[in-house]
Amino acid sequence: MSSKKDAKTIWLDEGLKILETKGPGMLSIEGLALRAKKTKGAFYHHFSSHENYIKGLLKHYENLSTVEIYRITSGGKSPHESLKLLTSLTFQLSGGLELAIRAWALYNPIVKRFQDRLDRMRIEYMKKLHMESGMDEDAAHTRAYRDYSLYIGLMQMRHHFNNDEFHTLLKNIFTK
Amino acid sequence: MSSKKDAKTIWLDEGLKILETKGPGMLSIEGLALRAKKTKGAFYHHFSSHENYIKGLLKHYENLSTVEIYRITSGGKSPHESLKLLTSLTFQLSGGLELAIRAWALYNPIVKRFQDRLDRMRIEYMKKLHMESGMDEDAAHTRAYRDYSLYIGLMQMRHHFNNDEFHTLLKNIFTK
DNA sequence: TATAAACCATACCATACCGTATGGTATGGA
DNA sequence: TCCATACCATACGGTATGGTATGGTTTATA
Repeated sequence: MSSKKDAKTIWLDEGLKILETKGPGMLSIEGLALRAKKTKGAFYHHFSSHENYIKGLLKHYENLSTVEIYRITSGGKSPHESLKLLTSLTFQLSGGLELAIRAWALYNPIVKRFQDRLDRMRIEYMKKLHMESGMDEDAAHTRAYRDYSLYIGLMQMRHHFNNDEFHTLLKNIFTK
Repeated sequence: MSSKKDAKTIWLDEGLKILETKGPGMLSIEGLALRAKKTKGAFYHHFSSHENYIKGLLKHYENLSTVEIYRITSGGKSPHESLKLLTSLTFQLSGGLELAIRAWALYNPIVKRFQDRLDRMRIEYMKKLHMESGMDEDAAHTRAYRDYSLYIGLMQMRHHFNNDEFHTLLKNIFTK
């Protein structure tokens, strides 16, 4: 397992950066090439088309983003501990990529399917944890959707606050 | 006050339709012209540039979307009644345009400023209503951000449910 | 060191787009 | 009737982009 990125990974990492900072509309092949300090010829060596690249990019993001989940699920934590850790970790992320992909998904069917699958996976996971810590299914369902929706929504208001204010708000919302 | 739309309004209405269904990336002048069954020449008669058109489009949306708010504020309702009506009305909207503009705002500074102003206006309004019905400022602040974030987040999960399921979920979340 | 595979650059084409220039039509007032 | 104004169509230049064709360079390995 080499620590050096292979050429293909460079294209994908660069894509995620652009996606977060400039948006999906800026994922042009020539733009990517410019930032990767390569050319279109190199791009088409690794990807058969732009669409193919997009699919690879989503897969790449999924791989990276689910690492967090697995880090939480693994280890013999109690459901309650897992939930606390999950919430804590989640709100530490900037959420930039998350928002970017969500925006992208609105108009791109491939991304939409991907995003939807991810949402459902996460919500199911939260629901499962709540049920394992004693909730009945209905309550767990409600709670999972509530918390996840709150996360999505609050992330979009994140810039209204500095760090302290935001964490105070989170505390006030969730401890009631 | 004629009921017939003037030529300029046609361009703006068409733009909102495209924004909701195809996304901001599809707001090209020639694409608009195609759907409006007009040509670029006509477009440039009404708008000096693409950017100018975008600003007009946002203004147009603001005019349309705030009609709802004014309909609520007007009339001698109690704060509590206003809040209930607000929540009820809000969740009846499809939210498509709302999501579209939010996605757009991520990467367009003009749209971002617009969206941010709208968010703050709405949150302030909710906060005011809560305070008028007896909450202290901190609680009203927390509550306004919580409810608004929930609205934003839930709208993005809306398609997980049919109408009945969704309203049951809303009821379970908000009545606790 | 020879060779294959991996990697990359350049030139080229078609398409979609923004913006401009120019001229046409329809209508209402002086 | 004359003319200003609003409205619209067509043709064009310039640019950004996706994609193809072709050939060159680097690297691993037998």
